[in-house]
Amino acid sequence: MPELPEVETIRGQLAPLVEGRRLRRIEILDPRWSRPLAPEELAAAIEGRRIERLGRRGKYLLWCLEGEVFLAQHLRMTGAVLADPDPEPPHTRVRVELGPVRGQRGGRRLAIVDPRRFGTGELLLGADAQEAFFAARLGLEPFDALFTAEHMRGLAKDRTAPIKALLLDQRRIAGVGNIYADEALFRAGIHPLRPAGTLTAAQHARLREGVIAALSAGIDARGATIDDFRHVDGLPGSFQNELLVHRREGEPCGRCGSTIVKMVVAGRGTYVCETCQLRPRQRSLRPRAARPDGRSRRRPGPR
DNA sequence: AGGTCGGCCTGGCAGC
DNA sequence: TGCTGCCAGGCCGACC
Repeated sequence: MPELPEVETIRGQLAPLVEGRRLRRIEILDPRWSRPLAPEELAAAIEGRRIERLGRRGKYLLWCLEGEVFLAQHLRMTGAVLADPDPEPPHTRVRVELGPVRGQRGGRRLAIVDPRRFGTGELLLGADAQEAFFAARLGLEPFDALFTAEHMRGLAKDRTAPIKALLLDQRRIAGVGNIYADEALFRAGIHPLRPAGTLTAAQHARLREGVIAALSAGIDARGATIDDFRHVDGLPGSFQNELLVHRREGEPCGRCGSTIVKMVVAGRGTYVCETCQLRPRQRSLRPRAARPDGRSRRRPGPR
């Protein structure tokens, strides 16, 4: 399922293939994709425009067209963009024809494929509309310089929901999905059920580093192909081979050897090493009384 | 207002 | 073997 590293991989591969070309024709075969606009309405608004830049915001692929017209594409669970596919792949929802690069010959075709049909393309007219669209939906990118441990602490303050729910909330942190949330929490040694508001400053710092490390590793491996994610040329990513806990139920933890368990957190399948990521104690929101001897109560464990 | 849950959707697979 | 039914989950809207 495309998360930040997968979308960034697609963007990086697709940008040199499409930037500078004219969007000659777009054929939306599944009207759900362009909703609430009818396929013809969306096509009429973007056909004929030059693609100035292909960007990314969180898990959105952002097509920046001439005249300040934007298409915010979301791949959701099973979407992919394939360049010059032959033959046309199954589950093709949108066909795109691109014109030649200036001064050269030869167009290009794209196919947006999406077995589960959750993917969408939204038309945004003008830079203001584009900014408002993302401001309403996305928090800071983890690679943003402003995304500090202190910033995370502010997001988590007084919140009782599990820390994993916070990582998955795109309005607070943009781009982290189920895979990378599990990987980041494992790297930080924090249990996904831990109420977000109870993390210490040091744990926020570790979690920030864990998020960035997991996403960076994902980008370096050109994404994780678990079900349907494909590169622009149809090949899979390799990050699925480097996962430390996600989808590794029953396997030994690479750090301590304990068996990785699966549970449901925030409605998502969640993988945890409960030795490296200690389960939170009940009522941990309440500050604990100091022990008479003044010593820490922290149990010995990893890190 | 924060938190949780169901609906959207379909391929794949467990279980009978 | 073939059928049924459940599971996966990003996001949104409904509800408590």
